[in-house]
Amino acid sequence: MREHEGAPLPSSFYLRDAALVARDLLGAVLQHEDVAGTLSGRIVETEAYLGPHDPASHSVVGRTARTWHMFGPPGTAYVYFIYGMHWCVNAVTGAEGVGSAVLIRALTPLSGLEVMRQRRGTARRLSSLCDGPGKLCAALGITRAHDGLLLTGSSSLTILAGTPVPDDEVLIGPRVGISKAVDWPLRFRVRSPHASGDQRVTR
DNA sequence: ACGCGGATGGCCT
DNA sequence: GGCCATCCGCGTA
Repeated sequence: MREHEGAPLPSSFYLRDAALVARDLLGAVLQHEDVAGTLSGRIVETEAYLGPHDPASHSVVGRTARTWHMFGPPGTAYVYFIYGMHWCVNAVTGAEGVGSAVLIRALTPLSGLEVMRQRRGTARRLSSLCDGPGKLCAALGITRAHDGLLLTGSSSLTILAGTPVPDDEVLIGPRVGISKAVDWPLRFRVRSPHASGDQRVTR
């Protein structure tokens, strides 16, 4: 069941403003070639982090060991550890050295549902497998091992072109979970994911 | 349906 | 020492 897979999105896709990339990543497919099999999902929620001038961005602190790959070339995976328990994955945008990225916040599961369910615990609804940045990394097995990999097709973690989402299906609002620049409208989500059973992307 | 707080660890002041 | 780009379970309604 990989009917939505296309070619990997190229570096040029990411070499743009983070807000544009965040908008256009809706509908694309995040795919991990895991030892347990191919795990993938359609991106239905993203947030843009613009760079050191964005008070909510990790890149405000400059290029430290943690934020190192956020300053990498466009199309790099920036994976960080948060709250002592969770991993979150970003796609780096803009030119190398800029420090902007798009956080992937939710997926509609496409492939590898059994493995995802095992990793996310028993008796969970399909819609709760990947509806959060920490949840989707747990489901797809994304960890520090993926920090700095290229998402453009040369590694086990790739973003593939998918079904484009028309403007009237895109909701834009403030980012969540932050304490600075709380009203900047940089969160993008799909109003109605066409994969069945996935209401409630409201997070 | 909500709101709240505990878990848990790396990193910066 | 305190702050996190979070998640889950438990409380009250």
